[in-house]
Amino acid sequence: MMISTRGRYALRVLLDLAEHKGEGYIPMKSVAERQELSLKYIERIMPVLSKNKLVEGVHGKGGGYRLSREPSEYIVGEILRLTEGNLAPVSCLECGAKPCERKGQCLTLPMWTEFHQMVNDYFDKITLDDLMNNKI
Amino acid sequence: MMISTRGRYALRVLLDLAEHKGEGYIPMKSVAERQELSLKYIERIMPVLSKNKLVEGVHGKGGGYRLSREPSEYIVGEILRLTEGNLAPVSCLECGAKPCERKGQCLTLPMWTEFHQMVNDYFDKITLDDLMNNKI
DNA sequence: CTTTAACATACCTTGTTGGTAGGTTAATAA
DNA sequence: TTATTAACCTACCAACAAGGTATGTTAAAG
Repeated sequence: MMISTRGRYALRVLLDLAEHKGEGYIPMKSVAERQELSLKYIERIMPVLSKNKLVEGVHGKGGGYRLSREPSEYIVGEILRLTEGNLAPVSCLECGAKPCERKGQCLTLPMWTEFHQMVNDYFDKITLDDLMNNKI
Repeated sequence: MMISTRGRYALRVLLDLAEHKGEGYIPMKSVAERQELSLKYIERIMPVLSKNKLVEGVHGKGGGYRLSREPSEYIVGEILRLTEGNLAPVSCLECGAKPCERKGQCLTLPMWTEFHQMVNDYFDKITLDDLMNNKI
């Protein structure tokens, strides 16, 4: 019942980029120092954000990453689903999962389904901008 | 972001016991067969429920487990916290955790805190009786 | 005194998490 | 053109948790 460091670190990096918006490309080295995270670990998390167009990265001197949208256009749920893979509380609710044998007789499935919905709804109502401005 | 089998199996065993309420002590062998779970694995989960007075177990022939209260008096949140250990989404919210260094400057902590509260509230409003009678 | 079933302990396999190491590619600046 | 910087890629690894199995011991009934 935990959110792993992948999702949490991704959020913190994106928040850091949001706070340095307008300063061009930000090297991960400086983010790692400010956030006290391992540079190498950040480097393993960023490609998925880049491939999904959440950030734009450029190589070489003067390079780094920058946000590709406004902070208010980043949904926390989207970021977590990308980095965590999924927010399903039980495996039978994961996208693409084969239906459970006991689906018909399972007394707990409706609860997990409603819970899953609630979790997604919660994180889908929060944006990076909300977090930055303590709106939560 | 998953509820492990420990918590889910515990719920299913308790629901099975609830369905056989009034039939005395129910051997785990029969529960394992009905629920298609490993008997040995169930046997490793039950002692924690027994020690916390959720069930009463008696040894030997004619023994087994039975509920110690009415199904409507079992809170799902209580069962999950017992078997999962904790429902905290991030380690800094676990009970007994040392306060995080970055607590003051952490932009995401308020979100995790509110989320944690929401999760507990959700499961604390559901009882075994609700699950049995599809009230959810 | 045998059977049954809870309870205890030890072990094991598999997968995930949270990294590190080392190198390659691309861009800029000197 | 070459050195530097920084993204990006691949492989590896240690620690831990999940999800069991195996092998008992203890307690109660018959």
